[in-house]
Amino acid sequence: MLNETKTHEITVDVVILTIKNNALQVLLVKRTNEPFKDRWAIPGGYIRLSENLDEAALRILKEKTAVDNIYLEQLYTFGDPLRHPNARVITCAYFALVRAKDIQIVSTPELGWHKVSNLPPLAFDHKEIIQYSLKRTRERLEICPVAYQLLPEKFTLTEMQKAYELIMQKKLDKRNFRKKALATEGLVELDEYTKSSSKRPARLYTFERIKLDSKRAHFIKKGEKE
Amino acid sequence: MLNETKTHEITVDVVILTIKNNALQVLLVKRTNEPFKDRWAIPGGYIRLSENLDEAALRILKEKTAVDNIYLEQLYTFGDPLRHPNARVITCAYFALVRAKDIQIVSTPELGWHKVSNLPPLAFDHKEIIQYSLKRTRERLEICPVAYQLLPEKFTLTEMQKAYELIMQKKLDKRNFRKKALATEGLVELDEYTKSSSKRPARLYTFERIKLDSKRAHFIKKGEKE
DNA sequence: GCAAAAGTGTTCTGTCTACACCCATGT
DNA sequence: ACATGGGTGTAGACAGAACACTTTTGC
Repeated sequence: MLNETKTHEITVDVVILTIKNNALQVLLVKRTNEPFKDRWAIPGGYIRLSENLDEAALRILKEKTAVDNIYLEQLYTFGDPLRHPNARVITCAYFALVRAKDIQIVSTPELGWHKVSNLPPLAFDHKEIIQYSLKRTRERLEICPVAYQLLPEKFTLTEMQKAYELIMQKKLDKRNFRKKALATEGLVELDEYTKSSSKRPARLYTFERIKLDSKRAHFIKKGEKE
Repeated sequence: MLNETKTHEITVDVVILTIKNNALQVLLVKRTNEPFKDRWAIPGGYIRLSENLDEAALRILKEKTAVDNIYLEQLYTFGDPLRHPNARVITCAYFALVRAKDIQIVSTPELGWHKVSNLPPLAFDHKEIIQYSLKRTRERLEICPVAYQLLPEKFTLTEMQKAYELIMQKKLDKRNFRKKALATEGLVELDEYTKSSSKRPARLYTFERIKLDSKRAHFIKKGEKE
């Protein structure tokens, strides 16, 4: 039985989500090796001996995006024996919410954003992993305003509502949304307005950086102390 | 860097919870080997090449309890480099809710139930894992009636309320609880009553076996279709 | 008849939903 | 002056919280 375990490998994969061009998008790399050579995949890598899993995920994220101050949460560990065609690789999947603007895509040739609503064929079980990250993001959004992680530093309520609608995959009522948004702890009304737009200026808001349970990247529900 | 990954090992550990003697209890094994020889630990083991993670968890559960038809859910993957003192072992933790009555404890010498409110010193990071499993169980209970997994086939509402109170760690209002319980989908009122008790007989209820998302052991919220 | 657990409704409060019009600006 | 997105409030439905007394049985 010990023998049986000898060939297990474990990796960390990171689903990196952003909002860009009015769509929810995920960062994919094109594989350069077999298996699934030339297919798109979510970024991943091995875990260094000195790292815990969060640190490995963060390193992988930074290798691709040079981004800082992001929402990163362990998603699920996928270990189907057949998920990798010719090895036994178990992957601990994470997901990250990043601001498109903050990002300079670091890496090189075959790295790009893809709309989650129109994914190319993916390597391994990466489609399933992405689908699950979307589900989890929706669950989080019902509890706490993670979406601010996808928005620029200063944003209008309409932009915030758009982000919610993209994630929740449904239209929201403007008045109800604004009422709830304004009641959100951490949302700060600024004395600034958009100008560039060619219509009535919109008030800008920002978010106080919210504390989150560093170990589990688990947001504190409104009113909860923990 | 490949070298760095050579010594990673991955295990599956299972937090097995039950209600017994009016307390929430967890099944622990006494370790027979170093490190942490003679300390209590949650049951765990390696993953066989033919198994996915759920199957490995189920096998470990059955090795200890010969139990069937349980609630089993992946909890979190713990991978701190220092969690194992002299190796790099990453563990994918599961938790299970079982009926104390259904269980014949299979294994042998050093295996036993321990109240979660009064745990002995534990090996590795197993205390943290148990704490997190309790938190997750509470979160689940807020969404769906997982507690029936801890109750006997037929139970009174008072027994059900006791189970909730043990998990949620707080007193609940009897009338509010019963109102909500009776509205729970899947709860079936029987035409049977307790007799043994030396007081007024209580009506018995049972639960239709609820469908659950087999892949993620994620309960369907009331009203949700999925 | 009394001790002990079973059983039962109403009021209040806060939250979610549905819904339509005026406002400020650029052109 | 008009087109465009920004901004605003109210009424009804529903869910959760607080709260106390009557009923049925064994002894």
